[in-house]
Amino acid sequence: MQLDKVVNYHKALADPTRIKMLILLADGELNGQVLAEKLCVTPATITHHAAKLREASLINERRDKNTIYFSLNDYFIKNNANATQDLIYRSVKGGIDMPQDHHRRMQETVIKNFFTAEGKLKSIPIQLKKKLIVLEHLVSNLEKGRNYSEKEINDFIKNYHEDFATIRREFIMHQYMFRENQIYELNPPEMWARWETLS
Amino acid sequence: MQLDKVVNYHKALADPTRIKMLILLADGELNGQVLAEKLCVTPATITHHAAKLREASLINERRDKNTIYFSLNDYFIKNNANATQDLIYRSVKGGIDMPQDHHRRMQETVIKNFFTAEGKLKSIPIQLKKKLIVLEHLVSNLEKGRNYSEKEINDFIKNYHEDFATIRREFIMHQYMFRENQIYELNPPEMWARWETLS
DNA sequence: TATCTAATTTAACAACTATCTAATTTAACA
DNA sequence: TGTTAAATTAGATAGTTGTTAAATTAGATA
Repeated sequence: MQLDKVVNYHKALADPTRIKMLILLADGELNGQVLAEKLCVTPATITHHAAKLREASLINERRDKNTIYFSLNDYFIKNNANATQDLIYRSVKGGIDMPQDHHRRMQETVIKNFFTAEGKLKSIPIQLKKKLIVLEHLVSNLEKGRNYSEKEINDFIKNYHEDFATIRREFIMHQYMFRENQIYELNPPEMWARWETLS
Repeated sequence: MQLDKVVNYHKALADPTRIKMLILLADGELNGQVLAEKLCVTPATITHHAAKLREASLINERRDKNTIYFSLNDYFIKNNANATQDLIYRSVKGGIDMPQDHHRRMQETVIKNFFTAEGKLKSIPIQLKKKLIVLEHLVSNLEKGRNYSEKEINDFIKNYHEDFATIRREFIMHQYMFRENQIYELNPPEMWARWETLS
């Protein structure tokens, strides 16, 4: 049932501390201690809230040494808001199928099929449409405006799939990122390849 | 602080029973008893949840004889979702002012200034832009596709302002509604007058 | 390998929430 | 006025949530 997902999304956002965490993370990744200090709570509280945000897929975590860095999962934050509207108004629209809705449903299906419950990428889709959805899903977890070294990009991709070389190449090929003397950076979404504009 | 408003909005939606209430209400207004039966809870529970939804401005209530009919407040359901995104990403956007954002902020200001905390309309704006925002805010609480008698329209408007005759005329004049032998009905939003398209 | 230190996680608890039953209120109508 | 049909309130309980103090983990260092 889709209802639980929507409820969990709202539960995750139904607390001022968690909203503040997201606001802070919108500026870039931060670890637990820093978050705790900025929000005037103990690190334990951050752990607690981070767990809730992670359950709702609103943040990602990256481990470096024994520090865990949190960052926003833009994709889910944006899409769950729409999911709420869809859920409430679905019956009213009476089966009329907006193009965006269709695309969103397609995205959901592809992501559900190609990612494990833990968020790992099972395999790289062959079909272009599906591949683009997967790639967009991945880059949505990168920060815009930030510079990444090649190693950082590889490590990031390895969180999802072992074949980082192929995926990194796809990032560039489909204009999700650009590379300038060893430094990688996200392109603005207008430049991304999207299947809507392809067919 | 805007934060509390956003948190309350999400608290209101962070419960399965309340979401189900909204889904049912999206099909049209219902009274407490009917909601209780459809959701397999007692009327007391409905009262409890209705209070939370009302506090978050997600539903409206209309009294007829001694039964109270609940209906969706489309306007707030849609706008609060956007408010969440704005709140989280505001700092990242770094002051860049999308046209939609500007309009949304304008709407917020006008509604805050012209409506009381209880949702009553203090006065009808003279300036066209503001008047249209107020009118749109009002009709957003009418159901699309439903036929209203003149008395129903008057009663509806009287919930907000005593001068129902003027406001009813404005509804027609600016194409929010149309009238056909005594029956009023909402026009599709594409037909509504909007200040963006006016200047 | 043993120890120190800086990070996260666990466990406990107080505060809050959803739901029910039972009692009360409100408003229409006979 | 008394009856009825709706909503609300009050009180109780089981379950959930936000916070912290204490415990635990995992690098770093000697």
